[in-house]
Amino acid sequence: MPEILEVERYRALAEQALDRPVARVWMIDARYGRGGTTPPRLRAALLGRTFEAARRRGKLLLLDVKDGPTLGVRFGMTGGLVVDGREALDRLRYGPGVFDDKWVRARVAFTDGGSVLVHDPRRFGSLQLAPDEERLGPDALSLTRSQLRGAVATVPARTYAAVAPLKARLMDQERVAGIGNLLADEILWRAGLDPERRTPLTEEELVGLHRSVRATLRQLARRGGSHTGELMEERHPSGRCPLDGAALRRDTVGGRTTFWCPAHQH
DNA sequence: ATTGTGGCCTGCCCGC
DNA sequence: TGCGGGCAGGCCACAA
Repeated sequence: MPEILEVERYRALAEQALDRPVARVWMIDARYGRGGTTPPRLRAALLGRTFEAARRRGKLLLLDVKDGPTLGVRFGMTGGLVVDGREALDRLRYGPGVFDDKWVRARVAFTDGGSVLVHDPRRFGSLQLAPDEERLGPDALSLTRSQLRGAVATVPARTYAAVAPLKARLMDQERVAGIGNLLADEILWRAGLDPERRTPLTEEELVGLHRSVRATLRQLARRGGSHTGELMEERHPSGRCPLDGAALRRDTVGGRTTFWCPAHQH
C-alpha cells in the first residue's frame, strides 16, 4: 500500500531522526539496496554523519545526509518506518499488520541510543543512495491544475503508439508522483471519469479531475490514509457504487486491478 | 519514444 | 485439516 499519504506520515516521523549522529548501520538484507547501493556503501555514507532533512517526492522518502549523499527510501507495498520504536501507522493494509524482527531490512542506530529502521515483509521496497529525484513528476500533494493538464495530456510520440488509459497516466510516477492504485480508483470515481478513458479531457473535465485529486488527498489524509476512501468497502466482486448503487466493474487497467462505476464514470 | 507485460516477494484466503 | 493456487501491488527490466 503505502501511497503518498502514508509516505508523508513516514516523512513527518523521520524528522525525529534528524541531527543525531549515526553510530552503527546494519543493512540486514543486502538485496534491499538498489542502483549500486550495497551494505558497505550505505555504511560509509552514513557512519558518523547526521540526517539533516526529511523530504518526500511522491512515494519516495528522501533523507538528506549532512556532507553526504541523500538516502532514498521506497516502501513498496508493505514497507514501514520505525523511529525509536514508534511506527507512523497502526497497520498496513496489505501487510500482516504486526511487527517482526525478521522483516527489518535495515537499521541505523544513533549515538544517543535511538534508532531508525525500515520494516518490509514483502520486500518490494528499497534503499538507494543519491536517487534520481528528477525522474519523478510533480508531487501529487501540491499538484497544480496546469501540472495535471500536462501530466494527463495525450500525446503519443509515434502514431503507432497507443495512448495509455487515463488511470495509467495518473499512476505514472514520471507524470505525477505519489498516486497509487487505491487513490487512482478513488480519484477517478469521484471525478466521474472512466479509468480506461483515452480521448482528451475537456477543460471542464480537467478542472473536475484536479478538484478530485486535491479533495481526495485532503480528505483521506484527514481520515487516516489511502484506504479510507468511499470506494474501499466496495472493492470486491459484488461491490456497488456508493453514489448510484450500480454494480461496480472490476477490470485490469494499466496492469492494475480497477474498480469503477459504469453508470457515472465516462 | 511510449506502452504493455511479467516478475519480484510474502502472507492471506478460498476451495477442494 | 492441509495444501495449492490465485491474488495483492510499487517498481523495474524487457519486449513490442
